[in-house]
Amino acid sequence: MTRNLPGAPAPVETRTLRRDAAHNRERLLRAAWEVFAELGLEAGVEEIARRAGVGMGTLYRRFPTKEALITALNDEFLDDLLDSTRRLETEQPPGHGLEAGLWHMGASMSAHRGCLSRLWQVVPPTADTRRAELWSMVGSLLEQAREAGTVRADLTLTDVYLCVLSLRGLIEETTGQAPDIWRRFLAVHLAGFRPAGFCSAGDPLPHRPADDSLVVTGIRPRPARG
Amino acid sequence: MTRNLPGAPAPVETRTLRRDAAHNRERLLRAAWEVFAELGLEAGVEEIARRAGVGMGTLYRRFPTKEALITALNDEFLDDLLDSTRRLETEQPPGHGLEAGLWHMGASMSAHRGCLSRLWQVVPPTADTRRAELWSMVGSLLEQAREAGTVRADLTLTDVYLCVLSLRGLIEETTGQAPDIWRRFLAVHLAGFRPAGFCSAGDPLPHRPADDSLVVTGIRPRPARG
Amino acid sequence: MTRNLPGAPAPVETRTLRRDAAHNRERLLRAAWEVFAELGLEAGVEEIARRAGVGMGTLYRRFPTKEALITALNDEFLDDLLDSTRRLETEQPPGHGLEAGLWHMGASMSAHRGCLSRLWQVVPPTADTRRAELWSMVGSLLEQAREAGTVRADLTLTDVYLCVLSLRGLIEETTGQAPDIWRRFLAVHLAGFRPAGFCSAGDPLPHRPADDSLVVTGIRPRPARG
Amino acid sequence: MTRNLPGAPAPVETRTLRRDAAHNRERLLRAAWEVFAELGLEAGVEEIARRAGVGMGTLYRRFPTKEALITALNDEFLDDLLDSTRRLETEQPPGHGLEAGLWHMGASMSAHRGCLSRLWQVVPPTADTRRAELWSMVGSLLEQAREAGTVRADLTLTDVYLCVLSLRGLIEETTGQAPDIWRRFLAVHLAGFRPAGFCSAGDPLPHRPADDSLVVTGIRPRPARG
DNA sequence: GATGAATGAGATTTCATTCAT
DNA sequence: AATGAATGAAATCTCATTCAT
Repeated sequence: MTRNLPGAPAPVETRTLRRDAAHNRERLLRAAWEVFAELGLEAGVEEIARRAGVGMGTLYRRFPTKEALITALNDEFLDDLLDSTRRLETEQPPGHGLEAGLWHMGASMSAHRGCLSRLWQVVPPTADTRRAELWSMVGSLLEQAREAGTVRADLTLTDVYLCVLSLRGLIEETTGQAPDIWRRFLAVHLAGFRPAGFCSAGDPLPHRPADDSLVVTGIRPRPARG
Repeated sequence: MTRNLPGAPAPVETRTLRRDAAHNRERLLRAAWEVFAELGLEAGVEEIARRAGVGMGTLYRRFPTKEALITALNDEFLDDLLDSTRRLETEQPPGHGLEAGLWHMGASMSAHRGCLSRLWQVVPPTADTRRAELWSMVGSLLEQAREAGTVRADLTLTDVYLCVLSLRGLIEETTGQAPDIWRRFLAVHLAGFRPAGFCSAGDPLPHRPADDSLVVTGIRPRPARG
Repeated sequence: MTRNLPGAPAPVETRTLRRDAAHNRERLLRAAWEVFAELGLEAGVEEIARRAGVGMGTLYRRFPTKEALITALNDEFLDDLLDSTRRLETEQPPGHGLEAGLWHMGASMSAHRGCLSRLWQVVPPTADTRRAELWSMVGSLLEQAREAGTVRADLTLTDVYLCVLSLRGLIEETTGQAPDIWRRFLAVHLAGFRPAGFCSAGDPLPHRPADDSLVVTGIRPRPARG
Repeated sequence: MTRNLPGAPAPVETRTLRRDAAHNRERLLRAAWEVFAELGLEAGVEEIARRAGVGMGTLYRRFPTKEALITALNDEFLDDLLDSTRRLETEQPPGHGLEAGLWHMGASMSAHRGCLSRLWQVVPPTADTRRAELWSMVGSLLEQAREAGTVRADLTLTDVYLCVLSLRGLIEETTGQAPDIWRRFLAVHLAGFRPAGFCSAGDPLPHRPADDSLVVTGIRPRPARG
């Protein structure tokens, strides 16, 4: 209906409308991120709409379901992660990309606490594409690491996946109280990845916690609504 | 249920009543374990009462809150764990108690999937005692392991705690689809605990997964209620 | 759980509880009847709960869906109709039961305007039993009438059904403004049922309207909410 | 759609615009007819705009209210009916115009199932003119029939109106499953119109249904959206 | 003490209508 | 004049908790 003839400049109005919609979508996603990080996934969607400064109808025009909103958050996260991991792939010395990638994933997840519960879940085929690409990239990094001898020869992609999965849960639990403690965890786990004779295996683990107070304190539950 | 026939003497069955009460408590806990494992923590309390064969009032007489019920589940779990870990402490060759303890914790948590979300959280003082005792025991095991040289010298109790915490999340996510995959994860992580030259560090990791299908499949969300 | 031994008297408490619940159910049905009659089926269920003096939860405990409530109204209506029609069957002179039954149906429906939209629809098997029984009774009445020669020999049960169906719609439309006009309609239609030579076919039609103002006025729409 | 190039002279296309507008109005009415027939009057207006290929704003520019759209449908229907009935008036042998007119009304309504719920209701004065004219014509036909003795002498215009009104409801209910069953109903009702000794009163009723399955099957509810 | 019906605040979702572009 | 995104009130439905019996 508003199709452009070839060669004609893209219509400004259409883009403007879409820009508005995209703007609202952005605000909704940002608000959702905020709210979920503060109150957990049980937070009401109304609060999200309120903080985004839009009506409920707008929220539900963009995301037909609360689930859809959460999925969109995770999709966005996955998109970003995919982009940054792609860049990372080429920048690392051979054999060190895997570890760099895992540190990067940890940092990314840490910056998005509260929205990650659907992460790594089975999703409709379209989203699976990104997931598959990401893990295919990680697979390459693992292969390179194995060839370079920086990780054990019998380390599998599943091992890396389990590492990320446990990291996700750990971050969701601890970020509120000890935002960087996941680093210590990952350092230990990566040590488990390395072959016996690998030089750095005997190095002191980084990110040593100042004390063991977390063990005593435990993890405080996220505040629930109402 | 314990209605008296008219004219019968007043029941002298305080002990019996208490036994009944304890019985109901047991049934409620068992039902809660079942329901949470099947439907997740969002399951309605009515379903639990139904499966326990008691009314809602009884449930709320025993547990003033849904939270209290969940806490009771975790307390019970903690009690069991404390008992079994105490026994374990004395049965292991010196320096190997820590790993044995972690394998044991993993198995215990795996057997209680669905109820563990409040585990290791800050709880009222009474429960804290057990928690403190447990981690004090684990602290001893860690000390022994350090002394025996079976773990790195710079390994802290926090590291062990993080290991257990991540294990808990991993088990909650994966037990439905891959009930034993946590073992592989723990094997890797324990490798990270060991010092560089420790004999078994170069051994092949146990619990190798048959393939990497989990990476592709991902974790399916727990089914929600109707 | 409160099962009685055979021969034991029925427990009073259970009945009392049930009486309460039944009481509320009654009030809900009465309120629903009122509200639907006043505002139409689009009325909100909250108003029904309010008028019944119960909370929303109670309404939804009794009727899991608004649809279920409407169905219950129609079921109740059908039950009553079945009972009264059964009585009627034996009280009429042979050959006149069909007409009496139709006048009775008209009056019943007229007394329940606003709730009848699901009437005569396909419903779950349990309710179908009543429906089937009713129409089987009507079938007998039709047969008797045919035998007595009070209706045309080629009149089918479908014809009677269509009469009732159209009557339902007519009543829903007109009861508000002209509560008895359906009688005139039915008188005409029953004249159409009769054989050519039947004595009363030439009698003047009863229920003659005073004027034709309804044709000019038309049917006013039922007031909508909000 | 009709955007002007910058600098181009102001468009001299008032007629064109009006033609466009009329075109859109047509498409909206056609789409509304379709959608209401499929989904009932509760269908969302968005679906109508979508099928008409126009935006919501256009729909609301043409019809300030959903009600107005429905009224427009009924007006259009009334216009058509008025035209065709005018033609019919002159073509029938004297005394038979009334029945012919009713058959024609039935067929017209049957062809417009889904849009007829506001039909014959009180409407703004403009439409009332048509309504009044139509019923005045029907009044003449009734008068002629009475004079010709093809209907009872005591038959009123209200009787005809009730016939049409009940026919409307019947058609709305049954057209989906038994598109022509209304004919049987009308045949019976017209028999009720006729005087006792009128020749055709003893003829077998036409449109006899093959069986009484509709009584057992009942009327299935129209599928709801979403 | 046990029961399970009642509660009602709050969650998600829909949709006729408005309005910025 | 056309578009379709935004609106927000209101609808249906849920569920942890209370309370009459």
